[in-house]
Parts: sequence; structure tokens; C-alpha cells
Amino acid sequence: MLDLDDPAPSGDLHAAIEQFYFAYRGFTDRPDRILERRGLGRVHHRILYFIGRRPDVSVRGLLDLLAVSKQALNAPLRQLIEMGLVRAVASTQDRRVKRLALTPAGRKLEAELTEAQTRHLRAAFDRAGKEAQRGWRAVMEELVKG
Amino acid sequence: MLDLDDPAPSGDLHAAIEQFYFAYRGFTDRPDRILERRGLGRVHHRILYFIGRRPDVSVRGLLDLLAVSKQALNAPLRQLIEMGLVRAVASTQDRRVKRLALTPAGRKLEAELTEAQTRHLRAAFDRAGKEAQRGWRAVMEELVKG
DNA sequence: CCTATTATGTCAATATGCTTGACCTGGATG
DNA sequence: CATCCAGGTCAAGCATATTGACATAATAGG
Repeated sequence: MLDLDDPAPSGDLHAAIEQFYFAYRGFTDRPDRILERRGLGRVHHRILYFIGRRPDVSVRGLLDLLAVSKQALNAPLRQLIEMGLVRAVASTQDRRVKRLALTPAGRKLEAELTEAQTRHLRAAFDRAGKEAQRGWRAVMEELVKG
Repeated sequence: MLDLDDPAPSGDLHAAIEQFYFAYRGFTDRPDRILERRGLGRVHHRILYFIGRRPDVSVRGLLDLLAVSKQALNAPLRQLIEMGLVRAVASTQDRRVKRLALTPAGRKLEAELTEAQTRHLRAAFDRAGKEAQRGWRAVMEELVKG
């Protein structure tokens, strides 16, 4: 169905664009379906993920990471707090700031979601080999920088 | 701001998840802004791209590639045809089927959009090196398959 | 102390992108 | 002729996002 081996000049880069597109789509697919069963969306996943990886992150910090408006963040974040998946504590240094962290239930869901992705990634890394994995990481690092 | 070098066990895979997320976001950013100036969205880009890469693709073929409902495809596709960027010709074999192709104007816009991405990719590939590029491609291929 | 800025939250209006369901035409196919 | 398939369209609904405006509380700086 897909023609990912295009021999045309600069076809390599076109093929890479398509791989990027399809790979990313497949990558978000599984967590999306887990979330759907709970009535949650991809935003909730991103929030859970980043709070899990950066405990005590502030709302502002989350906004900067996710690059969305505070209105777009607020509703799903409140929902996660109400569901008992995220806990917010006022910072002692600056009591305007909320320190966000996962509750045990939040950690559990986050682990379930992220595990679907790590399994997916690990399988691809294993099949492609250690050297390819290093290359993938190196290119991704450059893409993020540039 | 970002902590992409996490030394924790299995932190490699978490770091990879974040790289994937940020890299993809950055990757779609530039074309999105070009499209915004014309009042078009990412769907239009995907349509233009796939028609450009698969001339004479049918509407059904596009639907399968993009994995969206025909209602989601129809409006932007019609818009592109009305703007003179895409041309549709009934297939001679099966006159129910439309063969879609880019007009010269469509090819021009598509090239402009795709060039933003190929430049981005090429720069990252160049900085990371040929071996890393091969690795990236290999991992992506596995991700698409798995 | 007063003012400005920052962090957070909320209400409203709006846009868009996508979904499912239903229904239609026209052409192919048995 | 009946059925299936490609394509198109109308409708309702939902999710995600935006900008703008405004409120509160707390910190920071003159």
C-alpha cells in the first residue's frame, strides 16, 4: 500500500517525511485508545506524562512545555485533579505557584499509557539494532534543536 | 528548559518519547504557518502531499491513506479543487473513480510546504551524519511496521 | 507602602476538525 | 434487475483550540 522506497532524487527525504508521519500516527494510536475508554483525550495524556516526568512542575511550566493557552490546559487539568489522578500543592517558596504531582492512581494510569509507547519503541529499537537506535536518537536531537 | 538527557533506568525510552513528541511538533510547525496565511490547515497539506506523491490516486485511496472519514476529507478536497490546486478526472477504466492530481499551482504550493520539511530534515541528517541517518530510517521503518 | 508584575483561574464567544448517521446519484457487476 | 461500490452532501454533535476580558492572590521592586 505504501511506497516507502522511492528511488527518485530527493525521494529519500520524501520517504522520510512519510515515515515520520505514519510512525508518529502509529505511536499515538495505542495510548489514545486506552484514554478513550476513560473519556479522556490526548491532552490528558500529555499532562499526565509531563507531570510524571517533572514532579512539582508548575502550571506555567506545563503551559510552556505544551505550548497551549492556559484555557486549553485548565479544563483537562482540573478534571485530572477531580479524578484524583493529579495532586496540586501550593509551593512554600512562592504560594502563588502550584506544584503538580501524580497521585498513586495517576502514576498507575500514566505508567499504563507510557508503557504502550515504550513497548512500541523498544520493539522497533530491538529490531533495528543498537547502532540504528543511536542514529535515531542523534537525528531526533538535531530535529528538536533545529 | 527540557531535560532530554535522563540517566534513569529506562529513562532512555522516556527521553525518546519526548524527542519524538517535540521533534514532530517542530516538524509540522513551519508548513502549518505557511498554510495559515492562505487560510488552509494541516489537512490540506496532507492532501496536497499525498496527491503529489501518488498522482492519479482516488478519493478512496486518499481516505485509506489519511485514515479519516469521507466527510472530513470532502470539504478541504473540494476547496483545493475550487482553488485550482487539485484537478480531478474521471478514470476511464471505472468512471465512478476520480483520478486526483496537482495542477501547476498545486505543485508549486506543495513544493513550498514540503521544502520547509525537507530542509528541516536535511539539516538534521547532515548534522547527525550519514550513519545516524541510516539508523533513523531503519528505526522509523520498524515503527511503521510494528 | 504602593505599584507593577506574575501565577492561576474563569466566563464567553468563536473556529475548526473530526465524528457518526442518513441519504443521494451514478456507474459497475453479477 | 438487484446489489455493491465510489463519491458527495446534509445534519447534529463533540472535542480541542483560540482570543479577549476580567478576577484574585501573592510576590517583587521602587
